[in-house]
Amino acid sequence: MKEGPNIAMLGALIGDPARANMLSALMSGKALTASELASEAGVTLQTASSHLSKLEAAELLIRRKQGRHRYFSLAGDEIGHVLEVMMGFAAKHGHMRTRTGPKDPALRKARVCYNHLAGELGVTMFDYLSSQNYLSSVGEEVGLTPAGESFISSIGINLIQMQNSRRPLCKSCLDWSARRSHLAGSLGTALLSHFLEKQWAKRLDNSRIIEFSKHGEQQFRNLFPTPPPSPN
Amino acid sequence: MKEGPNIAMLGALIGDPARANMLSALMSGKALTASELASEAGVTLQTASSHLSKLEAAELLIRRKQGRHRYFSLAGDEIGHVLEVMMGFAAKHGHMRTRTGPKDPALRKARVCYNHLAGELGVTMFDYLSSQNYLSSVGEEVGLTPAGESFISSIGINLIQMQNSRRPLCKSCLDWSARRSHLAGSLGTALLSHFLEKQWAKRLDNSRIIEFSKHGEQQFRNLFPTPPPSPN
DNA sequence: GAAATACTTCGATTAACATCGAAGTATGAA
DNA sequence: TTCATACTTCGATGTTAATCGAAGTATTTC
Repeated sequence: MKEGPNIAMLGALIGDPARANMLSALMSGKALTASELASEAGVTLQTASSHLSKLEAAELLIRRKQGRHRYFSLAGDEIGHVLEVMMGFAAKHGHMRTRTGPKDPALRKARVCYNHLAGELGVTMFDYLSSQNYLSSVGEEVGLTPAGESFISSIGINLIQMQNSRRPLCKSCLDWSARRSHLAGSLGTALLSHFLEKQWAKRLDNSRIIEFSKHGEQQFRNLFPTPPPSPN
Repeated sequence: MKEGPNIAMLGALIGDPARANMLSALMSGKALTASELASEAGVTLQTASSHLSKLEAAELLIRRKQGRHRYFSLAGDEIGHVLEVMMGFAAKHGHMRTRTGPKDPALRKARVCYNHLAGELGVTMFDYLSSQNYLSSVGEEVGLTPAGESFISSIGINLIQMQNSRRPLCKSCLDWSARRSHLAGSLGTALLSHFLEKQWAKRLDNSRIIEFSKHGEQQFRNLFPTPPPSPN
């Protein structure tokens, strides 16, 4: 009946605990092997393989072959976004005993949303860039203004090679903790990589938390001050 | 293992075809009875009842008793948002043969997103309001500026009673067709009701499509012109 | 070439749950 | 009171699919 809401299939795919664990693990942005995902999900390799095939068939995941390993990663930002929204809902909503762990405040502060920075610090950065008119986020798809381009370049990020990529440079991504935007797209990814390279922050293992060092956070807040000074 | 991603339960809840159909039907924003939802999903009343209990227990739905009827509706904007994002993904993604019907362009143009206006026209409205500085959408949660308040009042919408409600007045909601924002919250709801009351548009049955009449669309575009004139 | 690693495919088992008939409750109508 | 409508609860059935052991393929190491 009706031209079926395939939302059901999508839900069913995400709805299995093993698959949900795998997808969550991949939200870190890293590519993981089948074995790693199996242990992450707490199932045997055979079972994992079966799940991964389904996820790949549905184009939620992509599989890269490298030597005798298969590396899996999310098929794109869109699924990352779907998962982020669902996680946000499930978490916010006491829902089904989400038993918010001790690490939760850290998660709200800074986390990886697929492959870019989300959480309070992500929002802070986005706000600052907007307030300085580095982003043309008014209605239209988010873009970098000329002033924004030189700002980004001054940080030491190479824009030129990114602009040649097929991936959109900037995208906004709605945060669940507060209903505010943070920066996704290839620029968002590049900025996160930049912070990690500069050792301002590091990824906690098996978690989406980004832990800023004391020094790193200071540098970060220095670069993206809040409250922002009036632009001039 | 791990403090379980309850995203799995959420996915499983949405992942059953019958439940997905019911939830989709409720995206129209209307409250529906158990019988209506049963026929919508193509199952018997008993089966529907079982599903509805589960959805209520998970707090995705609320149940209102009225005479011998039970009216069900989505428990809030958040689930609406989750569903919208998932539908967007499933649809955009050729995914599992979503066989985009002939009505699809209409859906992209104007549809109801739980209870407010989404699609191209929704984005147009949001853009116009932003460009006129009626919305203070910079970073912070979206709010109405004083100029915005008088604009809304001039349309003939009573703001005062809305401001007393516990529901947020304005919220932005990310659109899936284009990655752009449209207006949710109680103001978003009120605006949609306003258009329907004025007969500028009507809801198509069993669909999320909002069909604007020729006259109605003209009025709408008159009120929210695009491209927007420079604000002065 | 042999053995180990990394993974996939096959097949059988099992558990979960969607489904509906039948019977029960509550509300409204005659 | 009686009947009808709207729905819920219970119980039985059947289907689906998650799981893992066993065996197979591919790749690297020795």
